Amino acid sequence: MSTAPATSSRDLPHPAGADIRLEAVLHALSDPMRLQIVRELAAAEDELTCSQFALPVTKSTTTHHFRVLREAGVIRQCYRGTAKMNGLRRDDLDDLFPGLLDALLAAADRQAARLGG
Amino acid sequence: MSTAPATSSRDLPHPAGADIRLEAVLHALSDPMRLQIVRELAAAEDELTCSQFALPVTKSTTTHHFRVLREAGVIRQCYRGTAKMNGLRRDDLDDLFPGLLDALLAAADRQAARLGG
DNA sequence: CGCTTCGTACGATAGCCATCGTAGTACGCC
DNA sequence: GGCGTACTACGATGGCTATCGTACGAAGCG
Repeated sequence: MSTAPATSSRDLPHPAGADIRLEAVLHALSDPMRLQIVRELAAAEDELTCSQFALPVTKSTTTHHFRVLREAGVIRQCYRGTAKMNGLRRDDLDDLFPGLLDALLAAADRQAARLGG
Repeated sequence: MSTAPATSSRDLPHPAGADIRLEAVLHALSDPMRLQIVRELAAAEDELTCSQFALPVTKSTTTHHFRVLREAGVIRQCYRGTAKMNGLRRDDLDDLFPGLLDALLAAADRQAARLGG
């Protein structure tokens, strides 16, 4: 009876592209944990489940960080079975702020190379 | 007797270029008030005194925001008489994170154009 | 149906932070 | 020296937030 798609029934609130605020994006990325998540997502070129990230925090905290990223408009989330898939909102971000995401990722890579070896 | 330069005697602590952290920069810019300060500084192409900014907060709070920006390595401050001059650390930031500052400023301009006019 | 896996919700806690007001310091000028 | 200007320091306060633990819900699998 329902018209729900086959992938899932639970749906998650995302801000519309026009509602994404630069300050919120910057705040989301100003946390080391979340910056790391975004870097891994960008490197993956594909969607990843929450549990594929080996973060040094509990699952509760991980959920919190993913929600902050989603509500800031940085990532898109959807359920697929028991797993929750995460993907960068590259298209929306590039549309709103051309070049910003690439510059941020490049800066993060550069800093990681400089500090991490 | 002293070897102090003519401009001032009070000196302010700035992080060295190598100590500037991306997360701190993003955190500094994630506050609307501070983002506004940086935008005005970038537009000015010159140093500005603290009192040239018409921010809707008290002077105490203004001082606080300028300090956060300075300690994050975003701006450089020095005294000139009673005035405190503020300038973007464009060279250091471009050296550490090429293209990042321009992308951030462009994103802020774009959002201002989209929302404010 | 039970079991497991994955993730959420909720409450608690501790720390940070934006803001203010007041009192004070440094400098230039008369 | 005395005055005004520009900014600071300090304490207070209310709000946000990163973190945790425990209890719960949803989907798949036997």
